[in-house]
Amino acid sequence: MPPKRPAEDAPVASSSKRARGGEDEDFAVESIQNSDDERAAEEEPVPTSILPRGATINITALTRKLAQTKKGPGAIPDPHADLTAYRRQQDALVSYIFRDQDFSFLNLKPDHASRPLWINPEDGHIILEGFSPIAEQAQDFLIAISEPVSRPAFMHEYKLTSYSLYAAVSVGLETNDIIEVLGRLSKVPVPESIVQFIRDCTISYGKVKLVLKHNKYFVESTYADTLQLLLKDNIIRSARVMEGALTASKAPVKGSVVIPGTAKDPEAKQSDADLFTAVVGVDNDEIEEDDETVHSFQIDDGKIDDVKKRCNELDYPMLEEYDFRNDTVNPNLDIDLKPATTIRPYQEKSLSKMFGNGRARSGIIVLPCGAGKTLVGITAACTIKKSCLVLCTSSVSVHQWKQQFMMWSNVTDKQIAVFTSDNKEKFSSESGIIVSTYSMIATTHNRSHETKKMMDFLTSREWGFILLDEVHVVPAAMFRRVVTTVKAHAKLGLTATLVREDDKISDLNYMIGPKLYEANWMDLAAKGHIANVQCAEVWCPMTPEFYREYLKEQSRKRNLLYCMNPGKFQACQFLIKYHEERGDKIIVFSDNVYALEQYARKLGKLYIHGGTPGVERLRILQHFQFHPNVNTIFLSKVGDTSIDLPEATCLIQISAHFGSRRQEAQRLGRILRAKRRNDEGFNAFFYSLVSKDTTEMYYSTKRQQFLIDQGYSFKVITELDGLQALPDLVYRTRDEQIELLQATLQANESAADFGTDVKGSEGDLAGSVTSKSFGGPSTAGYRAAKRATGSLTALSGGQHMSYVEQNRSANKQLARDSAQSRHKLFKKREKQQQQAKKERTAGSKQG
DNA sequence: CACGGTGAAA
DNA sequence: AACTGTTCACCGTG
Repeated sequence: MPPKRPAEDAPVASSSKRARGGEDEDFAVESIQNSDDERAAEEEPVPTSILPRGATINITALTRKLAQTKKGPGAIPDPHADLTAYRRQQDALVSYIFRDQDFSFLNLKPDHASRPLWINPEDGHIILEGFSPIAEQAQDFLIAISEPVSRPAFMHEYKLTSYSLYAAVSVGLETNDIIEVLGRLSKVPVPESIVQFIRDCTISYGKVKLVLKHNKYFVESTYADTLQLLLKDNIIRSARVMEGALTASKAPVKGSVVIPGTAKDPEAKQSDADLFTAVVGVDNDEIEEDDETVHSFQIDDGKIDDVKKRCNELDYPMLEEYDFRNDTVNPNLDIDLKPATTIRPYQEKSLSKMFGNGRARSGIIVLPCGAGKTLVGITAACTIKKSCLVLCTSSVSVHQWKQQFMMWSNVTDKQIAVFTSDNKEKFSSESGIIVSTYSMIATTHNRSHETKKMMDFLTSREWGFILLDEVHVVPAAMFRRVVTTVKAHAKLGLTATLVREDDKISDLNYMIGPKLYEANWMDLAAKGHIANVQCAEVWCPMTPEFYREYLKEQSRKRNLLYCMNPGKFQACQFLIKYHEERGDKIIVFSDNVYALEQYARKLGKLYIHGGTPGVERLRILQHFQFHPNVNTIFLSKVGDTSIDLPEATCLIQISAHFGSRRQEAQRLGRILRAKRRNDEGFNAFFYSLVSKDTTEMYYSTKRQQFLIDQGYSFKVITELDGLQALPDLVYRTRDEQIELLQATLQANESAADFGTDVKGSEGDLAGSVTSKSFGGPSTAGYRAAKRATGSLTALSGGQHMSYVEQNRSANKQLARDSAQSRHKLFKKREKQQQQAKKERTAGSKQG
C-alpha cells in the first residue's frame, strides 16, 4: 500500500490526478485526500476517487449500442431463460471489446486467485499482481528472467526478451526451472508459444565462456561441438590465435563466496520464502555445476569485442566469469570492508547475483541514485581482492570514489591512486586500485608523455576487476576502446537509469554483460532506503502576451519563451517560499542558462552554471549546505552530473532537455538521499513547472515515463493556492510582464547573434557571488570581438543598455494601447534586427 | 605550475 | 520535431 500523504504536505488547492502508466492501463485506483484546511474551503470539490478509463464497463449500454450498429451480438438474452445463449453472447461481447486482445481462450486455473501472474501468449509480456502476498518473491524471479516495462503501484508489467533470458541463464537459472516456476506462478497454463520461446532462447545460452588467462583471452566451453560450430563462422575463426589445437582441462571446482560485512536479514522473511517455495516448488538460487572437461581456443585481444558481438548474433552469447579465488597468477590485494560497514539486503542481493556461483560474473547492476551504488562496487572489489580499475565520467566523481574507498574499506593511501589529467599517480605495491575517467583511458589522439607512461602501466598488467560507474553514458565507441585496451577479468557496470533516448543501450549487453540486478525504486522507498518522493507537475498559464509571441516564433525561440513565462516565474517563487518556510533545502534546475540567471537574480538566489569556476561552486555549495539563510540554489546542467551536491529535500525544474527520461531520473536522484523526516509520508518533493498549452507539455510527459515506470505517480497541480496573495509576487502587473517579454525577446536576438553567452548585466545582487563569466556589457563585447561575428554596436559594449532604454518607452506605450502598439513593437524589433544584420555584413567585409 | 583557450565527445 | 550546454585533456604562456 502506498503511504498516506499528510494533507499539509501538498501546497495545492485544486488538484487532479492523472494515471499515465502504460497505455492508460494503470488500474491503480487511489483515493485522493482532499486537503481539509481553510485553503481548500472555497474550491470546487475534488472527486474522492477517479477510475481510469475502461476500468468499468457498462454492459447494457454497450450491448444496446452494438445492436444498433448491427455488428454486435444483439440484445441481451435472459440468463434465466437461456443460459447458453447468454454466455455465448457475453463471450462475443468480450471478443468485440478486446478484439485481438481477447485471451479468454486461456483457461484460468481453479486456484488462479493465489497465483500472481498472467502471461500474454503473443508478445511475452507478463502482468504481475503487485498486491499478491508472494508478489515480492515473484518479482525477484521476474527480474531475473525478464525486463521490467512498467511498475506502478498494483500492476507490474514485465517483458520476456531473448536478452533477458540470456541474463537469466547467466545468473544460473536453467531452461526447465524458468518454465516450471513461470507455470506455477501463472494463473493460466504457460502458453506453448512462450514455452517454445524460452527454450529457443536458452538452449544455446550459457554454453560458451570468455576467459582471460595469463594475459590471453580464450573462448571456453564444455561442449566441444559448440566451439566447432562457432569456429565455422568467419569472424570468429579470423580472431583465433593458433597456439596449439583445442585444449582440454578440468573445470575448476565450484566454491562458495562469503560476501564480507554482509548484514544478516533478521526479519521474518522466512515465512514468505516458505510460501514462495510452496507455490514455486524449487529453490531458484541453487545451481548445479558438475566437473566436466573444458575445451577452449585462444582469440586475439583486439578482436574480443567483435567475437562477443558475433556470438551474440549467433545466439551463443559468451558469459564472462572470473574464478578469482583460484587465480594464483595475479597478486592479491589485501583489502576488506571496515568491520563497521554493513550492507543492506538489496545490495547483498545484487552482489549475490554477481558472485552466485563462487566466481565473479561480469554484468550490470541497476540501483537508483542514493541507494549506495558505490558501496556495492567497493564490496565487489573487496570480494575479488585483486588489482582494480575504477572508471567514472568526471574528475569530481573520481575523487569521490577514492574518498568512498577510504571510508568503507581499509585501503591505504599507497594502494589507491588517482589518474586524471592533473593527477597521475601509480600505486607502489604490486597490486592496487586506480581511479580514473573514461576519457583518460579511451581518448585516441595524441597524449602527453606522462599519460603515455601511465597507459603503458595500465595496459601491461592484468586487472582482476574493472568497475564502470554510470555505464549508461558511455556506450559504443569510447567504451569499446576501454574494454579492448584494458585487460580485466571481471567487469561490473553500475547505473541508476539504464535508458537512453537512442538505441545505444543494447551495446552494453555484449560489452559488459547482462543486467544482473535491478532494484525496484518503490520497494526501496517503502523500506526507507531512499526517500519517498511526491512528484508533481505544475501547469503554469502563459500570459496572453507571451502566448501570442510563442505562437509566432520558431521552435528554438519558443523554448526560451515558455521558460521565461511570468506564470512559471511566479509558480517558482511561490514554491520556493512555501518550501523554505517548511524548512526544506531546495534545488532549482534549468537547462537554459539565460533563464537560470534571470530567475536566480530576480528571486535573489545563488546559482551555478558551467562557467562558474570551481572555487565559487564550492563556496556556493558550502553556503547552501551550512548557511541557514541560503536554502535555495539554482543549477544548470552541471547539476545533473559531476557536482557533489549536498542533501536537498525539494527540487523544482523550470526547463529541461526535451524528452530525456534519463535526465529526469537523474535529477530526481538528487533528492532520494533525503531521509531527514523519515517518520511518515513524503520527505522529498519534485516539481516540474510546465507552461500550459505549449510543446513543453508533450516533452514533460515523455520525460516522466521513466519515473512512472518505476511506480511514481505525478500529481497535476493546475493552480497554486495563495499565489496571488504573495506580498512580493514577481511580475504581477502587466507592465512588468511585458517588460520581461521584451527583455526575453531581445536576449534571444543577441543570443542568436553572438553565441550563447548572453548575460543580464546591471546590478549584482547583494550577497550574491559574482561569477567569472558574468562581467556585464564589456564581457559581451569581449566575447563578440573574440568570435568576430558581433555587430559594431555589440563591440562598443553599449548596445545592451541603449536598447533597453529605447524599449522602456515602448513598453509604456504598449501597456497603454493594445494590439496595435504591440505590432509597432515588432516592427521596431525587426528594424533593429535588420540594422544589426547590415552592420554585421559590413563588419565581415572589412575583416 | 597555474591559468585560460581549444577541440572533441556525447 | 528538435539540436544546446558542458566536460575533459592538452598545450601554450608568464
